[in-house]
Amino acid sequence: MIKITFPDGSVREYEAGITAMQIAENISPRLAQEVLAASVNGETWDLTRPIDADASLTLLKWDDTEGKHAYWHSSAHLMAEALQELYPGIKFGIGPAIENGFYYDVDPGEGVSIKEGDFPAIEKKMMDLIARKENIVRQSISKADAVNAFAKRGESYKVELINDLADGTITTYTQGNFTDLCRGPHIPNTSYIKAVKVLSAAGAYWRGDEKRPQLTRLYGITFPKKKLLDDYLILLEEAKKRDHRKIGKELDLFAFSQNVGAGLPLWLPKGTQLRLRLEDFLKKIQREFDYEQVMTPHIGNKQLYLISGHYEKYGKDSFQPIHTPEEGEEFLLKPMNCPHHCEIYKVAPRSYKDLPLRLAEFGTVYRYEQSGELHGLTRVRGFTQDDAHIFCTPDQVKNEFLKVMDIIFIIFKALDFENFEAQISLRDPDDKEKYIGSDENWEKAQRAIIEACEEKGLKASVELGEAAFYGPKLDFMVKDALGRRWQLGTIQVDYNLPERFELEYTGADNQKHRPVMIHRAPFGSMERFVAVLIEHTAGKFPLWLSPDQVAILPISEKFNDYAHEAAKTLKRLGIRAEVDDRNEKIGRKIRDNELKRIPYLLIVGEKEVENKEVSVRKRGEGDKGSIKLTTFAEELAREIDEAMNSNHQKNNEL
RNA sequence: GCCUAUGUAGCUCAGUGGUAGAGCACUUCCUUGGUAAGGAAGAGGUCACGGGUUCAAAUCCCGUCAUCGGCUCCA
Repeated sequence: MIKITFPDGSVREYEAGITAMQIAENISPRLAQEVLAASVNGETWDLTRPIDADASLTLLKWDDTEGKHAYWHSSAHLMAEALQELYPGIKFGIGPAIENGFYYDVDPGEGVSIKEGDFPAIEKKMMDLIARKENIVRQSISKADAVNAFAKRGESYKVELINDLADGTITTYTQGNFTDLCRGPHIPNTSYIKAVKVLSAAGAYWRGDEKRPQLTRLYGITFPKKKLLDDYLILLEEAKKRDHRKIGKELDLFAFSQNVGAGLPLWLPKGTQLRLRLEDFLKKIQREFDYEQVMTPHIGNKQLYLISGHYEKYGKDSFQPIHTPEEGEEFLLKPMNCPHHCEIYKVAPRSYKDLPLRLAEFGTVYRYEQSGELHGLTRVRGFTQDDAHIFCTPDQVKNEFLKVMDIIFIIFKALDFENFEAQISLRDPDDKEKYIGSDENWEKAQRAIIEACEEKGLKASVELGEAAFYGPKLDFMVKDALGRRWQLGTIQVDYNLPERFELEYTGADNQKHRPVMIHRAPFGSMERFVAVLIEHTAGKFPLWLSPDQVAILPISEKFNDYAHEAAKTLKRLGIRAEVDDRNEKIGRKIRDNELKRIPYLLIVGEKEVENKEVSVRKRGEGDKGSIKLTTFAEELAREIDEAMNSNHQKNNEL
């Protein structure tokens, strides 16, 4: 007999060799129906794998991330099984579960391609296979046998994977005629899968290496209920409506022109208002944190970038040097602001009493990103960083770090921007040669970052080997409407540039010392930040376009809630606002064509301020029946100030 | 840069070799307390760009550019 401990602490005894599935059946038939995988001593297992010793057990269902992952991982195998039947000779790469669904990298063979038009056939085949109710069977296999078996099938990618694995750890999973190299875990039977959708096809390099062959990556998702799939597809559609590119166009915030060039955004009047509003907000905060604003040119002599080392990094892959009538004279569009700021530091001899010196600039930089990388405002070739460089002594690094974090928190809070992730990037301890700077300074800086996060109660993931060669960093990541992660704020410690520019300060000991430099950009870039801000606030947060214009952004099924909320806000300001009742008739399901006709809830213009009456419109230019809402914008400014102040107080308490 | 897809009116899109279209938006006029309204007329397109095939190309072929979804890269 073995003892099984459940999450609630209760312990039951079972025969050795019992499976998690049998335990679930023993508890209740309904549980047995819902359970997908099991966590045994913290490791995710197949339900059908025998448990031979005492263990703690958690039964994983759809609502558990691990349960979903097993489900989707099996779904990836199911898709592979379908592909194997539809495309004889197809070779498989890897096929993992991901945050939303799964993908499989495949090589369909010379001259064969799998396209969007082929998806319905794949989906149908998957459904046919599901109907066979095949068990998914785990098997341990020796390395030699595995290599043999997969080589015989011509699965060159799998053979390569196997060769990287240790003998004795190799398992395969089989359902029907399909056997895959796989660590698992999997659900017991393909019949658990009820609804399937192949979402998209894309090229993906084998093992992420652009020098290796490109496979076809097929993305898909599956659900245990048809309704869940429908809901998910609706969710995707809704998310697309919040796309900043769509909203930017609809609200005339920004535009692109082929004549100006790809990836070079044009900020339209309303978009500029929004951006300036954000810049002013940050400038105000920075004044309070003793930053000094500076301005530097958009170009710099090539020599500057030879010193900084950026020419080596960006030189031939970016915008090429600008030549002048003077022979041999070359200038570069600046790919970053740091070298200019280093030159500002060098303008005068510095004392330890001058530090920390905080130089801030909304600096526009230009980088020639690969054409396929451009993406709305989130990835462009000319963008403005809300940049600043803090020059300080090694001992001041931690405190400065804390202060920068304060600024980032103030901003995120003021903008109702709470679902961010933080990542600490440290150097690879096994490969210290790669990095510049003394061991002592690295240790000090890395410790400073970690401690700063702890002090602020910030949960951050720690990534070894992700640091820049010149120093460790802390990045803030936010997801867009479709769940793609974008890096926004960043704080980076740098030992390299002070070295290269031979920056110095005179210490209390009357000796020359090298300062440490901290790069930081709370927004990251104005372009990316505005993009993500739009997607986050669409439909729930008023976006101030100008002092006298407010738009509440595109509406989803929550149309009514937003409308009523807007009305409430207006009422609070002493303005009568009414929500058009016909919205109620539209109800929860607004059809696509109806949504197209409701780009946004209301825009208020300048007239009829006096009678302070507004009817909340679904659309319109606001030349009749609209009001001036200066007070509304002021209210927002006040809210931001309040957020700042309350945060300030908290910091002072610390 | 690579793989897939797309590019037609201000917007959303139809149009598979034979006279460039629809809805919304726009302009003028009319009607109307059934109002995210109805009617009449109008304006608006080198069908992304450049070659080619053809009697004839938005449509077929090649190239370029841009955009979408990914990969690599990155704020």
